[in-house]
Amino acid sequence: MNSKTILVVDDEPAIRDMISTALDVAGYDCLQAENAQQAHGMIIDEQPDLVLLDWMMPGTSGIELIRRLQRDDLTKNVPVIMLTAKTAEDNMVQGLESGADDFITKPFSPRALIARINAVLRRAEAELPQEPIQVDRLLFDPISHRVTIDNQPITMGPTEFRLLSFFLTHQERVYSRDQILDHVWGGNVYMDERTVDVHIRRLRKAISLEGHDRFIQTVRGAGYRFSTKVVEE
Amino acid sequence: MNSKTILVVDDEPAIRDMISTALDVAGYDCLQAENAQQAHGMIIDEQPDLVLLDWMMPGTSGIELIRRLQRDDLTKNVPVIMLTAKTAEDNMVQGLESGADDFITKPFSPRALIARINAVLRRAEAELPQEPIQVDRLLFDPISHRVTIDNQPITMGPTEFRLLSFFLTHQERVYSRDQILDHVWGGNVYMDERTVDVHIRRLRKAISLEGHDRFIQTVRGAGYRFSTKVVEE
DNA sequence: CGAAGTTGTGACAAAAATATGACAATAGTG
DNA sequence: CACTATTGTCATATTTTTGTCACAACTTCG
Repeated sequence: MNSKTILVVDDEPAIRDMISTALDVAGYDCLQAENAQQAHGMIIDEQPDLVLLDWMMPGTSGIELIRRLQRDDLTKNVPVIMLTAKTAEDNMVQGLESGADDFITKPFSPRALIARINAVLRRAEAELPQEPIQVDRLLFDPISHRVTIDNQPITMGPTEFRLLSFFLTHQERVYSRDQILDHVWGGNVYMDERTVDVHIRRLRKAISLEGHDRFIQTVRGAGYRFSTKVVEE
Repeated sequence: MNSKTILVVDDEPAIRDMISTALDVAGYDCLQAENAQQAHGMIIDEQPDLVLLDWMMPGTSGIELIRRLQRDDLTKNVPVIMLTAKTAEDNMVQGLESGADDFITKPFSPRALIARINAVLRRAEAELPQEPIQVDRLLFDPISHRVTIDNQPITMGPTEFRLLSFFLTHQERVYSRDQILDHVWGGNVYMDERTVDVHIRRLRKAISLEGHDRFIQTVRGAGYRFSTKVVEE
């Protein structure tokens, strides 16, 4: 597995080193930049898979950099995690609105940091599968963006489509509503967990011909699971 | 609310006292050990919820103790926070790799320490084993959140699931109803001990195909034990 | 054996979790 | 801009889980 490259942008060398070490342990490659200017160049040159960005920096602030990244086509899809010392909510909101994929408040543990990074990268990867997926009589075709059962086309909303896509690529495993929100809704969401229930319901309805949907199973107290293994009543 | 117990391992009494005071203020119970040897014994006897471990100690070093804890089934799940005076990179790497859940560099403020402890405990609480566990014909898979016997899926409530998870990760040892309440119900519960009996009953019923459950043994006057060793009548 | 203490068992009502349908706000579309 | 599809939230039904109790079964010990 070729390792991901992560760019750390912070003006304090000590913090950069600390993070660098943690990333190293976790098997990530690490680049460093000490200001937004430098960072911008490195993102274009090196195309890192993720940017860790300190919120408070002298000169151009973190949020400013994010805005610039958003405008720039070359860098539009780089996920960004903000590091921030403040916990004030408006900062979070600002940060998230401006396009950061996640944020983590200092001080943080290396573990927590790595966990966030993993989560965000996983999210970024959760793109559509490249190949059609067939389970039972259900055919999911990401190319034509279509779902059929026995060649009968199924209609569903975009959210249900992403949800199904997620489930198909993550079968046999339980995900909490939180995790599902993370993966399917794209991370920086403040949303009621119960929304997931409703969309599960809609998806179930959509992909269940003749009554039953055997695929999406409810795991009480834990979440949902997509499974092709038949559960007998 | 019954409080968590934390074991402080450091060779300097002054530091132990300082930490002890901080823990006290924060509402944690505190145990102390001055070397790795002593610590190991206390972990087994007292089952602390977390270990604060000084990196540099005369004799067996902190990292050595962590390694030992990892190997030992009885202590495998105790979270560890390393205290270290050094910020040198290799220390951190070693510490993290060896299985410490976090580390904090001296000198630290009591407040920072407590914050870390809270974070790690919160993390530890939610955690299930990551690997499937098989005993005999019983398979416990935390990933799919499934329990099967001979590939036959077993249904049980969330509490039974947690209870089974606890037993599987703490086999061959007797736990009182109190301790079981603590571990499975999540600590600060005020509940009738006899409730445990009922859930034991439910779990037994669930995981016993064809009559017998040989796993969960009653130890009269003491509690229950999960054991794979067959006890003949 | 009988008394006193522990543990097993089934029942049950309260509580918690999930399913479902409806609706207003929003985003897309032509 | 009007029109439709989609979405998130809520209120309400339905289902499952859970803690407790009453009583049965069992142990221990005199």
